[in-house]
Amino acid sequence: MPELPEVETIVRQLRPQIEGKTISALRLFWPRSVEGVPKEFRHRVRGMAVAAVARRGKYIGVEGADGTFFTVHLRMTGKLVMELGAADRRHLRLQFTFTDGTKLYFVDARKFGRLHLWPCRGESCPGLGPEPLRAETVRRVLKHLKTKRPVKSALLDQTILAGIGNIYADEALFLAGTHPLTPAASLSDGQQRRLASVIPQVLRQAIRRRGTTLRNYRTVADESGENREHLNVYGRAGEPCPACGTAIDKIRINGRSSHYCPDCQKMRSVTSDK
DNA sequence: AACAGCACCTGTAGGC
DNA sequence: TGCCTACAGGTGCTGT
Repeated sequence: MPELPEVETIVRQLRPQIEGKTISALRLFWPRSVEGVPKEFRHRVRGMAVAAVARRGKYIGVEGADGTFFTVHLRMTGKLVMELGAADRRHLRLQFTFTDGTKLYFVDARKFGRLHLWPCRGESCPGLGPEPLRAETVRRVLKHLKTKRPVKSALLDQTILAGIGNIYADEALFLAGTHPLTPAASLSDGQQRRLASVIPQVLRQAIRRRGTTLRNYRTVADESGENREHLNVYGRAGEPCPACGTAIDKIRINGRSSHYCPDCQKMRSVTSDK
């Protein structure tokens, strides 16, 4: 569910809530929410003094004063909340208790989310591409793409850029005027530039609105994000394009739905766009 | 290399 | 009301 802006929102809220606190106990209600051996996870995390909370791609990283490090990936429906609502009780998978008596709950209806003893921090995070929050970074990555796969698939590939998911990929491609099926390596200079400038904008704008809530996503304070009403194409199949009025189309690319305006996002050849 | 298909899971919306 | 199907913000695996 959550993409970079949602995870960033969660991290920003989580930080003041748990930094400086010490984990005194944890209860695991769905063992498979923990990657690896749950016993080892419990052993390492109990007693941990939380020194820092950070984000890398769609991962939340929690670092202890002694260097212990674990990540949380929320996948589709995971959330972290400080208060457990009545409706969330049945989806409670893991509960942290701090020495001051406060609690942090990991709630996950679909059970896809994972916690992992994994030192994924900063640039040293195996398997993840760079953060897409700066136009020059994105531009550099796009420039070196040699693959013919659809640009939409490339944007969703976390080893290329870390943090972009289905919503923001569609939104960025719309704003760049690029058809999602355009082969990644055939983007013209102009298209690369537009996409590179638009991706950080879309993500930062969403962060300012505390993310996009379609259904399950909630912040640590259990609020909805406010970005949904600002989406141009995602989830708007059949509705008029905000720019030209043409009906938004929805197709499937690599098993994921892709929303785009057939008029504003035409496939064009490299030569015609120079 | 890159795709499809499936697995992991549950909830919800829509058709009948 | 209930049954059935399709689909959902993600990722990882297998087979082709």
